[in-house]
Amino acid sequence: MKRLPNSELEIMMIIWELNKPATRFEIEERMDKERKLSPTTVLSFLSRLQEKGFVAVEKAGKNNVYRALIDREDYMQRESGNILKRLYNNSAKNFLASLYDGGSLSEEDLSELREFLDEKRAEGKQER
Amino acid sequence: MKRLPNSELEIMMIIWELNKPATRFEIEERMDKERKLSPTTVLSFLSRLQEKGFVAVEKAGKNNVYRALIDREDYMQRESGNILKRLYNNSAKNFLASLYDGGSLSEEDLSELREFLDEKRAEGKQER
DNA sequence: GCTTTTATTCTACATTTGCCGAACATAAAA
DNA sequence: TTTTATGTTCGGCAAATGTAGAATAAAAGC
Repeated sequence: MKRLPNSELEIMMIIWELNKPATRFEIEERMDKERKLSPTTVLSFLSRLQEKGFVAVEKAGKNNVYRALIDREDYMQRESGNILKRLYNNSAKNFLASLYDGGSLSEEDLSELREFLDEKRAEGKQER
Repeated sequence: MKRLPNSELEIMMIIWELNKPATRFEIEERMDKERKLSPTTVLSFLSRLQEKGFVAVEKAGKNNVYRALIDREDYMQRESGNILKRLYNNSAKNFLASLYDGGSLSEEDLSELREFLDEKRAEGKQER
C-alpha cells in the first residue's frame, strides 16, 4: 500500500471520516477552506486515489460517488509506525516528548494518555 | 521553515544525530545501506538542503563539510504537531492507540511512556 | 427540442523530488 | 610534473505532485 501525498491524504481522511461513499461536493465542503481549490482539482486528486486503489467510483445520477477501498486503521497504523521510525528512532516516548516540548499537549491530553496507558496495563494483566 | 521531503530529511537526521559538521562521506556511511545511492546523489540532496537554509557548507581541504543551521528540536516539534493535526485530529491518544493496535508498541515502550507521563505530572504539581 | 447549467474527463503545465553521468577541480602518487 | 584518484559542481531527466482550463456529457429549464 502506497503512502499518499498530502493533498490526496487530506481527501482520504475526509472520506474515511464521513464513513460512507462521498461525492466530490461533500468532500470539497469539508476541505481546508483556506486553500480554495477548484472543483477540477479535487476531482483530479480523486482520480489519482482511484488509480492507486484507495477508492472506487460509481455514478449516482450526474454525480460520482467515491467509496474507500482501503481500511483507515490499516493505513494509519502503517503510517504511524513509519513516522515513529523515520523521525523518532522508533521511540514513542521521543514523539510525546517532542509534542510536549513544542507545547502541543494540553493538560487534558496528558490525562487522556494516562488513562489510555492504564487501560492497556489492565488489559495486559488480564491476558495472563 | 519548510517541510523536508524524505531523502533530505534522512540526511538532516544524520547530521543532527552526528551533532557536528559532517562530510558527505560520513553521511553516506550512515545512510540506509539498502538504497546504495551514488555520491553525487547525496551531494545533490545536500545542495538542496543548503538552498533551503538547513545547512551551511565549508571546505575542509578537498572536502565539503555540512553544518546544521536549523535546530533539530524546533523542526521536530513543528513536524510532530503537524502530524498530529493532519492525521490524528490533534489527539496524541489517537496516535498512541494507532501505534498500539498496529503492534508498534512494546511492553517496554509502554512503561517508558508511563514514566514520562508521571514525570510530567510531578513537574506540573511543582509549578503551583 | 433547444439552451443553459453543472459535473466529469482530458490535457497540460509548473514545481518538486529522486537520482545520476559528464565535466571540472585538485590533492596525491609516480 | 604528468598522471591518477577522488570529491564536487552542473546539467538533466523521469516520475510525482499541485493545480486548472478546455472540452465534453448530460440533466434541467424553457
